[in-house]
Amino acid sequence: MRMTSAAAGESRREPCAYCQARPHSLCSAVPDDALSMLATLAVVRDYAKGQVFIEQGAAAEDFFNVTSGTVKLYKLLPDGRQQITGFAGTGHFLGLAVTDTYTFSVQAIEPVRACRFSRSRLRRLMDDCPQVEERLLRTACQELIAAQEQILLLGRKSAQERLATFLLGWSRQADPRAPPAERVRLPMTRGDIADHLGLTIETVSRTFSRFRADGRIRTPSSHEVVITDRPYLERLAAGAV
Amino acid sequence: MRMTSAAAGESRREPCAYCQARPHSLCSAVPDDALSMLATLAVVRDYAKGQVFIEQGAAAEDFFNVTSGTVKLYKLLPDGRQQITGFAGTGHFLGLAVTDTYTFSVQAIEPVRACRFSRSRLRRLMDDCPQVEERLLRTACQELIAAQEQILLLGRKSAQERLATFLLGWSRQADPRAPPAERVRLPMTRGDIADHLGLTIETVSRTFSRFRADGRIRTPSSHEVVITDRPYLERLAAGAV
DNA sequence: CGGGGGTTTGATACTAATCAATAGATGTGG
DNA sequence: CCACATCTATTGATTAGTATCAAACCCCCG
Repeated sequence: MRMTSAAAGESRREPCAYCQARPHSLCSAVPDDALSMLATLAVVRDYAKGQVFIEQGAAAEDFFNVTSGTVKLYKLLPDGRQQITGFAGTGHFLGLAVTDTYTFSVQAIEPVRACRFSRSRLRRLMDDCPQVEERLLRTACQELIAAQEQILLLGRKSAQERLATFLLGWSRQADPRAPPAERVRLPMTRGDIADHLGLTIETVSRTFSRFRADGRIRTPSSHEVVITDRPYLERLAAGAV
Repeated sequence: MRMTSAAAGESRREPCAYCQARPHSLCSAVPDDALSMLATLAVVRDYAKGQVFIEQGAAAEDFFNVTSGTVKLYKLLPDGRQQITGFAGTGHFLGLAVTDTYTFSVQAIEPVRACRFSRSRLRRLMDDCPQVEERLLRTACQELIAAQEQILLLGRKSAQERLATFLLGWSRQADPRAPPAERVRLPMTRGDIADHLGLTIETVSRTFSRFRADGRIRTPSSHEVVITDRPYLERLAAGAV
């Protein structure tokens, strides 16, 4: 109890210094001696599961940095078809692909905490810390690489190859440098996976069942997957014959 | 005759000042008084139709700026499946989505001229002209938006919607600010279009024929399209019911 | 003028979508 | 804490859209 309130007290004074998301985020480009400034630029906000906090077409006033939880980024067609362009977790910056209006929507798929910056404040941060601009450029290039990988997946891979690629990617998600985890937590629904992989719920579900029956994975619960035949999934994901 | 050789002479001394691609390219971020430096950083090179000058997986030593002609950017799967992530014409910068190796290949689909920069020289240019870095960031964000649009297309649009989107996009290609052209030149083959839209040659060809039969387009030659029912194609491309 | 890549069209096959029903998980209020 | 309502997931039967296989045609280039 005392610890908790003490930590909360600390975090009110120097929240960014203790932020567990900082090492993974844009904010790591801000030098320690500028951290107090960083804290004054951002507003911490919580979003409930299901809440939409960026809406495609709205004026792009704010940028966000996810500090905990997971969101989905998606685009909609007028008749309701949805395409999820990606999921974003701790440390992920939201607002690169932005003109004067947002070109995508963002919804929390589990409880989310995020730091909100106004456009002008981010500009100020970039002016004061050139490292931030450089970091943003590197981030944008990485996202571009990921987007092109997704384009390959959607354009040329089969349903099985798509799901294998997705599961392996998610098993590296936690820490790209660490050895990939065999136990993967999937915070999203089958429907979200389908809308990410350009498939339907039924096809995703059937492909899970197929992998399970063939001994490639186990599914202790519908949101947990254990990879039991990684080499096979790797071959599938790579598109090897 | 005299004009031509005079221009060629000029361009040897101050090539960048007279480059017709500069207004559309990264190089417009370089101030006039630094242009002579720019010219010493770049090497102009010509590539024949069909020539591959960036190969996926190779060490990323160089960046390019296309000054004339058209290239395709693509990724390959081991069994030969190809996905074209985009086409690039005059003014387009190649090398954003790059780690230490190229993550895609680039092939000239018609005769191409391009300026080649080494990685270290681009770094020097960025250090000397902060505007260049800013410009690169904006370019990267634009490409990211385009990539996400392509993800939506591949994940959720029908063959007809894909081709309509492609034709309309290409009709705005020449000059995004000008009124879109009704007559569109397509330098790529049906196979290239198929590999860009996640379809087969046959489906692309059939969809062209369908549009033609329905009076949406005319095709004076297989590489020229005249849009005769833009509103219909707009509705299709937007995914309207 | 001949050859070969590129394009079109037709017949058939197959993957994934759609329609439908049941079962399981999650969350809420009594 | 349990019962119910709702959302999510699975499985089956059928269909639709696009891929594949095949053949003819066109046109561009040498």
